[in-house]
Amino acid sequence: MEVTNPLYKGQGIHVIASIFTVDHGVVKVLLIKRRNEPYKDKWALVGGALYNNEDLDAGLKREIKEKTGIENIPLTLVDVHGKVHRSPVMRMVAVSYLGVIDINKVNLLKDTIKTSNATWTPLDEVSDLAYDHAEIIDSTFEKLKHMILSSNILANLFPDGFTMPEIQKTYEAILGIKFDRRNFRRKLLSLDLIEDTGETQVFDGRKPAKLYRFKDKIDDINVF
Amino acid sequence: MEVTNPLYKGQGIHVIASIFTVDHGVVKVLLIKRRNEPYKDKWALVGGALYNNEDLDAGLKREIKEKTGIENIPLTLVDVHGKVHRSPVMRMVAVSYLGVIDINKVNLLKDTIKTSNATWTPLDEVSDLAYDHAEIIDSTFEKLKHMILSSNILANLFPDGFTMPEIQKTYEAILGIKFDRRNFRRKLLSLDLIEDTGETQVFDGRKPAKLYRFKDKIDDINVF
DNA sequence: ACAAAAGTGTTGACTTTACACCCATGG
DNA sequence: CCATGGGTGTAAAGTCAACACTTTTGT
Repeated sequence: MEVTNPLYKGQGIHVIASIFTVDHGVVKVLLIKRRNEPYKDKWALVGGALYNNEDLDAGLKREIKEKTGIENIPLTLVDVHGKVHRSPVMRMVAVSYLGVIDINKVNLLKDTIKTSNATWTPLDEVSDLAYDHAEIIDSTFEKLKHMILSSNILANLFPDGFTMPEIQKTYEAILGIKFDRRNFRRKLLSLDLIEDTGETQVFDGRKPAKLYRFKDKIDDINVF
Repeated sequence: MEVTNPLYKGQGIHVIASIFTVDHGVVKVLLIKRRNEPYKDKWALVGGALYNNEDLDAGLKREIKEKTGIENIPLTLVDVHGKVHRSPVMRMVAVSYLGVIDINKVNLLKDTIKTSNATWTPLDEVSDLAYDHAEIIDSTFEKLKHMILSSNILANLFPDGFTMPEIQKTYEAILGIKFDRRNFRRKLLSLDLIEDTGETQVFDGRKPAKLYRFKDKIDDINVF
């Protein structure tokens, strides 16, 4: 079969990743600077056009690796952005994903053929992005806020485990709320997302704190 | 600018709607029978290929109207399905949506140029669908289960309001759980999704029951 | 008056919140 | 041996689940 209707021609798919980290209590998102048109010299999220012979997640991983050097990062589907004129070149529908990574465990490629200056940018300093990437970051960050309460998405931010005071700072940074130290511990444990490693580690104080890790599998809980 | 790389050619977007109803305590999904290749004579979800000059929601509404006659139905983005060979014709990425409608408030077109037999099919009788539509129904129905607890998505199932016993049956059908009548009422009211209309209506018993409706806007609630 | 189903109230069990208190360590 | 921050305990307030009771209607 062949497709002839011109209304079906000239369409493509963008795969786009909002990759977040929390660095000393500040939420940051990974941006790159574009070297080419369209939006030359603008900041943008990591991503690009999908090849017609690769799956969505394969294309996304290829783009992330090409433009930042990052590999092996779990990604979650978040949203789709498809306004007719969101790309000036041709009709592109963007599929957006969410990822989280430990800023210290990754060596960013500073420059590639198509991009330069891969940079962790604090969320409140993000401005003037290419395409509709500002919108995409917004919806992805909202998704992150929800997901940290019901999934192990932060596991990749703490590949070697974490202490309670440490993870509390992270939750506070992402949600923008302060918690009571003692009740936070109980709440997080009750969510059934983490487990005790049996080890301890010094974080901020002098007394070594228990080391926890996120569980591999998280079960859904029922609201009713 | 022109796109020349063959890896970017021959791609398209499907927009697909899983439209649910609850009919006498049975959850049903709207299926149509395909008249043309590919998947001729197979049952399928409502949807089709997006034109390159229309927004996603416009294309979806056009497809729904063309193939079923249904108009003015709110739709929520659910998922994206993009395996390379999910369509035998060309590379198609499917964007899937969720909708709910009152079976009594709609006149289905039984036959169109491309389809025939638009039919409400009970969920447990669905089998042997075109494309990856079985998978799409699964993920969409899961989304529905979650959404009825935190949104007004069922509003369209009860355009004229509903009584407590009536909506309880609906929740029980969708979630597959029975509830205590008295606690269900309190729970649903506490979710802050519905409001009293001041009217009453006879449902099953003799005593007229209070008539409620879903609120127009629902605010997010915080888990912490 | 009675049956049937809607609507309200109550009690005990469990959770959550807001704290006080104890513990381990480095200086 | 004390300052600092981690870890545990507890009482009051709030929420939830199970069930009894009251109200409204048609026959």
